[in-house]
Amino acid sequence: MALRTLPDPDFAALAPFLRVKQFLMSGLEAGRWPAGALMPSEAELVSQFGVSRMTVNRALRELQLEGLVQRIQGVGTFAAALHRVSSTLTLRDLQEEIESRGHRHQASVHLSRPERAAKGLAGQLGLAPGSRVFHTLIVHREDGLPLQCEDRFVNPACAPGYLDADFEHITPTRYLFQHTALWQAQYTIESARATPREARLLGIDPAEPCLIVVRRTCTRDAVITLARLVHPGSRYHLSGEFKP
Amino acid sequence: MALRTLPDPDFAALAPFLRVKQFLMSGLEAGRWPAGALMPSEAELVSQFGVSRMTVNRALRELQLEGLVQRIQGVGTFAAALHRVSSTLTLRDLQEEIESRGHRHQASVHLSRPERAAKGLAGQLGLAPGSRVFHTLIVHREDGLPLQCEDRFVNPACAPGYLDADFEHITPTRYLFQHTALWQAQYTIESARATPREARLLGIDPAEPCLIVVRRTCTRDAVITLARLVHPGSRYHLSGEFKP
DNA sequence: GAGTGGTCTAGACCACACG
DNA sequence: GTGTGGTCTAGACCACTCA
Repeated sequence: MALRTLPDPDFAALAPFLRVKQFLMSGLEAGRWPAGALMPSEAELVSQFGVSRMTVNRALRELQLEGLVQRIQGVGTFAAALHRVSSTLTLRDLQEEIESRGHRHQASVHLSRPERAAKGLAGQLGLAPGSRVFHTLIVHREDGLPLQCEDRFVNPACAPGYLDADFEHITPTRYLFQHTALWQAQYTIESARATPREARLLGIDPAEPCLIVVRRTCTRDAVITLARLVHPGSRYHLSGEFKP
Repeated sequence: MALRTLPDPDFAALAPFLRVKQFLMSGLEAGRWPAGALMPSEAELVSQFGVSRMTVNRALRELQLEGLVQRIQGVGTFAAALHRVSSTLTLRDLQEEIESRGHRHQASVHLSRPERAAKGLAGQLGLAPGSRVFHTLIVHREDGLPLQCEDRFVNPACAPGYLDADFEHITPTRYLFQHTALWQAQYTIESARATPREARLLGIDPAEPCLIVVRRTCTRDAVITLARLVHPGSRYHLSGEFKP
């Protein structure tokens, strides 16, 4: 039987699986089960809360999916050893981000044409050297201040109409989301200098540190696009948060 | 009705909820349900797969948690509109990361002492100005090459024994994971120059672009620690991937 | 009222780990 | 063998939305 000394305002109103889940979460938060400690079994929680096993199972399964506990069949449930921390980093569409701040987004298109892919680029796009690719170079501004230089190659097979889009009013990111079946992407984030041309387009000193995101976006079978996004370090940073 | 209990490890003896889930995932991947489209109801899936409603419910609920579908009570289940893309960025413990590459991790402690917090720092830690805080400055090396300069302040109330740890053999990150009840954290990632002192400790040109992560880690009620992690841009980058 | 998802139950069979 | 988690069932009641 549970002690009644713990204050919990609308405890009774919550769904049973949520009551179990929150009981466990507060225990974890309070350090009642340090990392690696054995937590109550399903059977114990069943009798403690007077609910069915499916219900406590759901609570525990969700905690497991959220990374808060580790479950081992035949052994038990353990408080998660938070050795790796993963977080949700939002890489939003820049136009959306700027407009959500109530500022004005502008884009100037410095290049938009088909090209022949050199060997290295073709390899990264999964195409034969010399294949036709679409190339755009766009500078995005927030209230007039250059914020991102976007150098992008697109696989024509995935977005045949890409070059016809009006990139002063729709970002390539948004266009590709709407016209392709995005499946997954990889990216790297690094700090380096811009190329001289990028520095000129961004209006910065070539020595200024820049935050550079390189992103490769794929369908299940093919590479859609390869983008290099250069941001002046003094004007842009990424942020995020996580809960374990 | 087969009552045989012989396990057949090879074949499509997949759990029913996984069969339903994978059916839906491949349909989404193939574009069978474009973003926003109405997907089969639970009842339809029940009769189609010959499983109980709880089973298809679990499949759908997991897809919802993974952000692949949107469910509205009384209306139906819809293919998710992938408007914002969020990704899992792993910020691993540096020692673990280095060792997983098969390299040697070394740490040199350049500072480890209690201090009085100035006003700004105290504010960020949620303490009164002049409060005692722990301060460490540690350089981490991979096979001898400086990779990170870690400047960290710790709230003594959360980790009283912090300064007694041997930071040449356990990273502050790992120590704090083991000794505190981490609840959440915020971070920013930016590109900038190191301070002259950091540049000297890292053995780099002060003009070199650096990837700088500032992380604030909290329990539910208090700030545990504030860390500034400076990485030479030429030696370190972050990477990750996401699936929608 | 009909259809949808949200949730719970009481029991069941299984695979697994450990003593 | 005992205890653990992993999963499934067949039904049930509810809240919600929409016609």
